[in-house]
Amino acid sequence: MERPRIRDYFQQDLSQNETITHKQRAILQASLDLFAEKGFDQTSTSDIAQRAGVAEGTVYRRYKTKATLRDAILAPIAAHIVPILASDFSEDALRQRYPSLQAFVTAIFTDRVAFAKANVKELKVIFEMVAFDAERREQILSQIAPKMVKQMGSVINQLKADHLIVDWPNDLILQSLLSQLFGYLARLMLELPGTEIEREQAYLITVMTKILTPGEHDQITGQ
Amino acid sequence: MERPRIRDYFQQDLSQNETITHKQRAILQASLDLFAEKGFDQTSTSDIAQRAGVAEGTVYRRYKTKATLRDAILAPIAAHIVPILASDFSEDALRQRYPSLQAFVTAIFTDRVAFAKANVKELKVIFEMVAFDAERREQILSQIAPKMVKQMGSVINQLKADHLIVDWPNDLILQSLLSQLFGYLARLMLELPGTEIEREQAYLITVMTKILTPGEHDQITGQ
DNA sequence: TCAAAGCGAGTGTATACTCACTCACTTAAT
DNA sequence: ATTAAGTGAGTGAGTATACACTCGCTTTGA
Repeated sequence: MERPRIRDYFQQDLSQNETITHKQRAILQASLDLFAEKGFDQTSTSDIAQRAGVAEGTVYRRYKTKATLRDAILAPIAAHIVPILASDFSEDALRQRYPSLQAFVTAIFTDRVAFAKANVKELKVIFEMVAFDAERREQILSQIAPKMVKQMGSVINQLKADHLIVDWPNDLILQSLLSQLFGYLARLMLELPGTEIEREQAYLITVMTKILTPGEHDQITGQ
Repeated sequence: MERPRIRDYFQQDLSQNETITHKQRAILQASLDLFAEKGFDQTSTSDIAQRAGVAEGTVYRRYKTKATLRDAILAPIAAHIVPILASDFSEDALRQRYPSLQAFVTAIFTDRVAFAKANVKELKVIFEMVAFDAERREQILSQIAPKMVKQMGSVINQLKADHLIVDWPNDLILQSLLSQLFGYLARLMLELPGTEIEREQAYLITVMTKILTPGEHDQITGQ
């Protein structure tokens, strides 16, 4: 099932209030492309104007500052990321138990991987922004993390009760899941060579299922 | 077999390079700190001078350009990263088989995690540099990747022959290992909250050992 | 006393942002 | 139907500023 691209939201979202012109659309697209290619700081507003086939003044007609322009690009993601993160963990979904571990892992990854794949550029821009802005990072985290921990936590506890998942502390389970996702994101964003991206999803699910399947040697071997 | 710590390399390196003045050391330190905090582009040379308690001209006495300064910071890492990546996979190490999977995983992670922990700031600077410079990224990758694939490959094949490791294609095994490392790096660099960093190493080893232990349900579940 | 290290005011340039203006188009009055 | 008035997206030369880098001078230390 196809998840809509954030870019497709551009028209809908922005035109709800005001009609967006062809040129303004071009500006958004050029900005996204350039920010993802060269980074925010390395992209000048005249670069953007040139790539969009527009005068520099036109960029500033709608967007007061360069940062505003970036925010405008990321707004659709911000608006849609919470439901996506929370999907499969709505009250409805929680009420029906997962019949197997693999069903759980599949449910977790399928949409999120599709989302990431469809929005690599946006993710790259977000990552750059957040990497060197501790305040914004914490702000974002404080909105998303507790929600995630709580919702995932209850699902994991359910699976534990059914003896379908390894008996590790929830935070370790979450860390494993997120690490795997991060590794995947890094490969996407950096265009690292490796397995064809199409097999990725199957790989992720296989590996995660294996990690989380309960077994005999599951003590954490620390020192 | 004892391996020298990365930290020791550093001390040697910075002090063995020609006599470096106290102020020049301060400049390097301030640059590293600021680049890691705010990013390269967002750090001005006057920021650096100020943080180092030095006039701006002093920065340029030794370093011709701002980029040169960054290179000077990364030089020690560049000089030592290859041996570190390749360690445990020298001819000597290859000749003695790993007695168990956990020995292998431990060998892989121990020093690398220590290295990452000791050089978070440098890694952050490298990551920023490489994230938006595809050319440099490929250049670096083309130096390291084949070496890694070859050396790890032969170790993995050995483990496979001894039935000590899951029978997955080597690239998937490598991807799992690297994903786990990347997730760890991300947590370090972004200072994400979570388990105390001290338990990390034990966690990584536990999880990776579990992933790679051969078992019954090891087919890759495609779609 | 000399060379190296340090200094900081000064310079050129890149670039984020402004503003007075154009022009295609719509509305409205005759 | 014709013309006048109004509108606002689009323009690009222009401005202010920040910043990388320079250079002639001063301080330090051997």
